Amino acid sequence: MLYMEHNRVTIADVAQAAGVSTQTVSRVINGKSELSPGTRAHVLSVIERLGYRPSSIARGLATSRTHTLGLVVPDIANPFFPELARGAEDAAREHGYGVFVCNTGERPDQEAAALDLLHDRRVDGIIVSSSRLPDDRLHPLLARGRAAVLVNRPAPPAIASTVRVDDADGTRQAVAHLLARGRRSLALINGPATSYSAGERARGFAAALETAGIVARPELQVRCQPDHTGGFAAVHALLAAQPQIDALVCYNDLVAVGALQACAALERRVPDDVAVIGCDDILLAALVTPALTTVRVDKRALGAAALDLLLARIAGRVDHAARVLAPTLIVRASA
Amino acid sequence: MLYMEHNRVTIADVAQAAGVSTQTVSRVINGKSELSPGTRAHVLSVIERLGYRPSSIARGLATSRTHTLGLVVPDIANPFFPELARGAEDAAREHGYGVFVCNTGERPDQEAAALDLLHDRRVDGIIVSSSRLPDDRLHPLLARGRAAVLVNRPAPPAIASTVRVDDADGTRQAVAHLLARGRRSLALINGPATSYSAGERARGFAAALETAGIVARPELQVRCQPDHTGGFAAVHALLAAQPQIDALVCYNDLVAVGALQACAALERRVPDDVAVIGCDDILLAALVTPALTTVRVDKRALGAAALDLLLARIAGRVDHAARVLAPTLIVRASA
DNA sequence: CTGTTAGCGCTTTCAT
DNA sequence: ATGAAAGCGCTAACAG
Repeated sequence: MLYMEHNRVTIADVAQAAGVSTQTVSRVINGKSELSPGTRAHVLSVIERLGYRPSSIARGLATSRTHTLGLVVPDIANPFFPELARGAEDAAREHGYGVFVCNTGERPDQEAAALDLLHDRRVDGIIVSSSRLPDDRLHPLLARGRAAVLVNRPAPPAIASTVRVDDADGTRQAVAHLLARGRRSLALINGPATSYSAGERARGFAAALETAGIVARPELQVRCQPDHTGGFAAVHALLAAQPQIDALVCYNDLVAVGALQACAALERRVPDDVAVIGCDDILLAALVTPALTTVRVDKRALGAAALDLLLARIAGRVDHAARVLAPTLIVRASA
Repeated sequence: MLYMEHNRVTIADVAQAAGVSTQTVSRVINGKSELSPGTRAHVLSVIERLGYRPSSIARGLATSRTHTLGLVVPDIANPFFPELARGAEDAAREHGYGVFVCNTGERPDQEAAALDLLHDRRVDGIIVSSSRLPDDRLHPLLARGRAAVLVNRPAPPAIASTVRVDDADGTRQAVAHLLARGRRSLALINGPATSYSAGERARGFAAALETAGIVARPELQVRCQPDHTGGFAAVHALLAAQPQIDALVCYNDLVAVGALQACAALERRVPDDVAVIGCDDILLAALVTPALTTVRVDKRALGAAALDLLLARIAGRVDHAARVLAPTLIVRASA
């Protein structure tokens, strides 16, 4: 029969067919050295012939290592995260790891549920990006597991390693660029209050203004959902209330696109009347009109770095527990 | 101690602490009915107190059900797939399933490797979207597992259920729209030859032209990588060779964006000189300039439908083995 | 170099 | 309504 119902070939079947013990089979599939080349070759041929594939489940039970990781993101449909995921997944696969991807929909309870799901499956490690959970809920959930890495969020080394983009500096670069072009009434269209990055942006924004001797007015800082509808709504309302604004620094590129749409709706020209700067440099940023000036973040590198640190942690090395990637301002048409 | 090193609480610990057998504990976590309300409540309280969480790994070994699924996609960073993934993952989580996401990078060997990885982890079912593997390699790999669903690719019901978009019809709608607007020299910028959807597009394209009494010229059909760089290269070359072309039907929206860029580079105005139609209606489509006319596909619904069929298959129901979603032409500025 | 004996943490009979 | 024994497929720790 060409296709078998289920692959029920076990290590015992292989052992029997090869006339050796299960132990010997175990040794060849694990590449142990203490083996005669002859038996190794023979067992290998039997494995091949039977189409035997070791069960990770059984191995996991025996070794308490599942070679499986978890990646928790707010929304894989948000263009920032697929790149992150790709960077992490590619690196994971190179090392023989599979990765569970969980979406939280920006909801703290879903995030906790995702961490439970991953813990139940005994993943070897977890990457949590852009967590929306407060530390006192997040940390205990992570401490149950073997290893964790946080993306864009700090944590004590005992809990997790961290990878992040220097968002405060990115925002500083954006503000500096706008001020250099003569803009004077800058607004910050920021993300969720539960986002650490949002806090960093606010910090960098205030600091950059202060350096220039400008007082940051609180009414020029608003928060919104981190997508283009959120950006549209926030900017539409803000520009109506504060018509003097001549520049918008946005939480991410999607928000910036929403800002572009709001400007169009209000018949404000970009960049002549108001300049717009995004963040992340997703594909979209270069393709909208006007093309977005934005703070570029290497998302794949971020994912790969997270995976690096995670594997190091799993291996017991917690030395370089934090990594910070520098963002770069990409000047295009919108500012 | 607030944070334990590892959660090593087992069913035996709970049983001992509660003064019952592991069996009884097993019964309460599985919601079996043959239990006195008293012991159930008591065991539950002990579980709570100890922070016990059953190991899916151990359960998987015992039951050969892992409550885990696999999703194989060409590239999660391609905007079509995150939406699909979200649709599938949301539905999976509602049913208590976790999902492994694997990228193949459009490479057949990576796809096979992904299927191996999933099989090794004994997933209960697999969704493969846009497979690049020939049937004679794909089918045996799927037949090893308990259940499979293919997205945008047919399969015999014995191998997998299928969910797809009617791509031939989508292309037909696009062509009809262009012909109605007086376009006469239509080119098809198609995707990889290994893509089933690409075959359907070619079929729909030829059929629609034939219906209109136009002979399809083979030199007006080219293939490219399914992203904007592929679209740019293909269209740039094609328009140079065949300057009479007045309309481009593209494999997907990314290719269409590449086409837009190629037109700009060659100083051909869109839609005046050449009309461009995309496919999928990703976020980007509405936001580029000119906004893309495109064939909309409900990607989340596709993912959710795939998950539906997969769960049905896992449960042994193979009745409605195929589902076809109808695409809709969205007319915007580019055509 | 190779085989034997015990589990890993759960569920599944079968008893009681 | 509850417990005891056996086993899921594999590896670890010893033997030899």
